[in-house]
Amino acid sequence: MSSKIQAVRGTQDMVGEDAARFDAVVETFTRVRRLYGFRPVQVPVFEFTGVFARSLGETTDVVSKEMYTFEDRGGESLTLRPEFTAGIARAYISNGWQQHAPMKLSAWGPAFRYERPQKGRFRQFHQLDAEILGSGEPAADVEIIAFAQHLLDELGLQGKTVLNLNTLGDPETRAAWQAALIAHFSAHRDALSAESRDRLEKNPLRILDSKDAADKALVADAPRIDAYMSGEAGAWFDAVRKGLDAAGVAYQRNEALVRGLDYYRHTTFEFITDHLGAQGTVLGGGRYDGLMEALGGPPTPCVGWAAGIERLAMLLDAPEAETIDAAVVPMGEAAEARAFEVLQALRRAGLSAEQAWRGNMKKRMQKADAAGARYAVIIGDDELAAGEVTVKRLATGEQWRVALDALPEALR
RNA sequence: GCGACCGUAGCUCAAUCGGUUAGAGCGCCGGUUUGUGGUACCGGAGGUUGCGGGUUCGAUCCCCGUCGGUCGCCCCA
Repeated sequence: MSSKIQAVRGTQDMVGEDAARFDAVVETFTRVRRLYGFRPVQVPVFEFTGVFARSLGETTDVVSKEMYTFEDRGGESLTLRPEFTAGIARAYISNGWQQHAPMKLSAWGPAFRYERPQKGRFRQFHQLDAEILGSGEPAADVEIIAFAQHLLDELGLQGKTVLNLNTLGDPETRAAWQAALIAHFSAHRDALSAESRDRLEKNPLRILDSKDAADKALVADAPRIDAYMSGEAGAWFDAVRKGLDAAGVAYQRNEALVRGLDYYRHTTFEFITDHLGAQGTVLGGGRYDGLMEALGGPPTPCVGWAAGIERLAMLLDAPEAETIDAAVVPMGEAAEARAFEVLQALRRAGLSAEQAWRGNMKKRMQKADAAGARYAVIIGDDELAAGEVTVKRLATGEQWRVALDALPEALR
C-alpha cells in the first residue's frame, strides 16, 4: 500500500454507519447541552505551544511526547490542541470573559495526540467538551455531572458505563495526602514496579491506579484521602454527593481515581466502560480551580469534562439508516425538465427529496428504493398532460395520481 | 516509546506439507422486464496476495525490512 495514497496513521475516514454513529453522538450532545443552558464556544484548533505546555505541565506525557508541534512561517511554535480545556481557558483570559462569569460553555471537534493507535485511540480524535468557568460552588460540579449522565442516557448507554467519583480535596488536603502517600510508597520502594518507582518522582498519585499486581497490593493499604480531609474539603465533597443523590445520579466512590496535575482540586470523575478494551474512560473530568492562574489569569474556579466521540460512537446501538420522503422519477425529456420544479416544491415544503440523474425508469426506481424513499413520484408524458404526477408508496406498492400542486400535502 | 499478533477482490473470508489458470458469499454493473423498486434467475467486471528485498526449481504460505491494523503496557477521550 506504500505506493498508494493513504491516510495518515491514526486518522480515519468515515461514511455510512460510522459517520451516522458519529453524527448521532454530536446531535444528541447539542440537544442535551441546550437542556442545561450550556452555550456553544468556538476556539482555535491550534494555539501557541506554551498554552498547552503550561496548562498540562511540562512533564506530562501529553506534553513531553504526544503533541503535534510545528513552527509556522513566522517561526512561532504552534501546537494542534491535544484537548479543549487549555484553549478555552486561554480564550477566557485573552477576552476578559470574567465579566460573564459564571459561564457554561460547550464545544466539540477534533483533537490531536501523537500516540500509538488502538481501538478507541486515534491520533486525530474528536471530543465533546463542557466547562463551567468562574463558579466555585459544589452545585456546579453536580450540574455538569448530571449533564454528562443525561447525555449518556440519551445516547442509550445506560448500563454500559459506571460513574466513578472521587475528591482530591483542597490544596492543603491534597498536599498532606500526597506526602503520606510518598512516605508510604517510599518505604516499600523495592516492591514497586519500575513504572511506579518512576511515578513516585513525577506523579505519585498515579501509583494508585497502577495495573501492576505488586503495586495493587501496596495500594490496598496505602493512606486514604479521607483521613487527611480538611473540614472545608469534606463539606464540599458531601455537598457534591448530596446533590448527585438529589439529581438521581448514581455513582461509585473510587478512591484511586486521581489527577496528576496540581491545579486539580476537589471533585474528579470518570464514566468508565468495560466494552472498549484498554480504553475504559468514555467521559472524564473534574474541578481545576488552579488552571487559570497557572496560565497567568485571574483566580477562577472551574469544572469541566471531555468525552471521546469515537468511543461513545462505538458503544452506541447502530442508528437507523437515513431515509428520504420522496424520490422523483422523471421519464422523458419533458419530465426531466420539470423535475427540479417538483423537487424544490417538496423541499420547500420540508420534505426530503432527491432524484437519480440518469438511467431508465427501472434504474431510477432501484435508486429510489436504495435511498430508502417512502414514495416514488413518477412523472411521465401522461401525467404532465393531466397536470398530475403518479405517487407510489414503496412499502406497499400501491400507487395513485395526484395533482401537481397538491403533491407536498399528499406526501405528508 | 516498549512487547505480541495480523495484512488475499469494494467488504467478510477460503486456498492440503511451499506446487502450476488464487476461489466463495455479499456488494457493484448488465440482462430476463423500452412506464415500475424491494424477491427470483442468468451473465459480467473486479487481484502485481499491503509494499520492498531474500531463500527456493517454484512463495499467498518460510526469512528480513517497511507501511498499516489489532491487543496489551504506558497514557488518556
